[in-house]
Amino acid sequence: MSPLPQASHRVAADVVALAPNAAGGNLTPVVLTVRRPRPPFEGDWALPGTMVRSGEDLEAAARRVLAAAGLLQPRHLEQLATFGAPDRDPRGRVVSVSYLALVPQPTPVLGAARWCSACAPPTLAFDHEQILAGALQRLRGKLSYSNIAYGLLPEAFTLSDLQRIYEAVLGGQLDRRNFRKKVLALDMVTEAPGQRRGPHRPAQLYRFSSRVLTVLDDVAPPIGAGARP
Amino acid sequence: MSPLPQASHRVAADVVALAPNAAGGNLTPVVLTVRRPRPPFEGDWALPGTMVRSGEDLEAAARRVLAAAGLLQPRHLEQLATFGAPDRDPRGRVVSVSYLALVPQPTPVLGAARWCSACAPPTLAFDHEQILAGALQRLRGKLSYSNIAYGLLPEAFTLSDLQRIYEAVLGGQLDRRNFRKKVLALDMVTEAPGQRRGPHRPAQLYRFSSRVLTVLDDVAPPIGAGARP
DNA sequence: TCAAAAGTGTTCGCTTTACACCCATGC
DNA sequence: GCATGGGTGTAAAGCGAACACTTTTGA
Repeated sequence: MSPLPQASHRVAADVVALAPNAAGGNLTPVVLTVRRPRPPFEGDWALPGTMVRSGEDLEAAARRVLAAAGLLQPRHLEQLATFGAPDRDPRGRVVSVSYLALVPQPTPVLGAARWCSACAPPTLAFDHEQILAGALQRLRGKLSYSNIAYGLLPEAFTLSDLQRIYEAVLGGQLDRRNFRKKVLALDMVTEAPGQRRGPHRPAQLYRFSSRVLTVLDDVAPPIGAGARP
Repeated sequence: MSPLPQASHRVAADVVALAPNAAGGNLTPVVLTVRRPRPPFEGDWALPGTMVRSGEDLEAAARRVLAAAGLLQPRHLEQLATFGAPDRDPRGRVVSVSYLALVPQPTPVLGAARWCSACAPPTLAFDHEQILAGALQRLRGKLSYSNIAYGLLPEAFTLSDLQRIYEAVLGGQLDRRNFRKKVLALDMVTEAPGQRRGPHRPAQLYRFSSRVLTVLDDVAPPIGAGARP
């Protein structure tokens, strides 16, 4: 085992934590940001992040970032992309591995962290606006062909809750009857015991049929559909 | 600008370079591998890779890896995932950023590099089998909803060439008439001047309508289709 | 003349889409 | 009783899937 002579780099984990925000009538996605206490970009907003420690797994570093902001146990966490432009951090070379975290509510957070609009965010430090844009694009894509919405909902929810998530993230209105038919036909969700009551007819509760990320087959037939061995 | 006190890590760029291989009648995908000249895994096959130099962009490092193997100018290069398990390299911490490169032919390569079957590869060093599997999965996915096949074809090609790429990567047979209808309807390809001749009726040449990665809209209606602002 | 691949249209079934009314509850 | 959101079916259009024969060339 020879040592490795090559250059070494600092490696950061930056997290795009998203939640649906119910305030203000209609649902909008919000992202967790922190105000930078020090230069560079002192006073600006940035995605929460940290340097990866020696011997620490990348995903573990991302979880540590979330825990520091008060978010234990995100419902979903996946790696996004890695950003390594040599000049992306004015202090010197930092390679940033970005993660997407989903939680069902913008729960109160610790320290300098705040939730702010993910679609119209403030100016963010470094290349964090690019990272956020990539996260939203990934989420929109996966909503279309997977059950990733489980990350943005509590254990039990109504079909209208689910539809509002889709509408908030995709940006648009969906037909209620067609939406219900589709998610039920896909077996994405299953009836759960209980209803939610309110000043209206009670709504049936559902849960996700699978609690882990699942690519829904038969979502739609793409170019190579029908390929058979 | 304060210095950053945190741990530093070696960062590697590993490349999954894929090409279609026409030898043996039917087309199969092949991947570029190198035999490791030194421990660890001495004598084993591995994906070509290198340590990222100080001040070097991640993608530039990937291109340098390709150039060292004799592949200048891949037709497509994109980042895959980043692997950072603390024990993935027995020599110590190495964070690996993996890339997918596509070229239209398994051209002769330099040094210890060889093309070998991507679907039934030899045992690979480190976690490179996992990286290769991820690359193939990414490629299969993107074939379905993008024009990424341009990376595996020369400038001009016949529709049968294109279909053979799809069949080789997806693993299965496609109906010729339906396939032609689809790719033409999607405007993925455009007629090019000239035909290819052979011991059969001449075949019209085509080129890709766009030479950069393009997500084809209207490929298929997924869950959130019909979302309108 | 033969082999080999290119080129071409139609039918059937399913999925998607568009669309409007009644229901159950809390206040 | 009224406001609020929940729940449901049908008809039309578009898309995907299946399928067979003729054409052109080189040898």
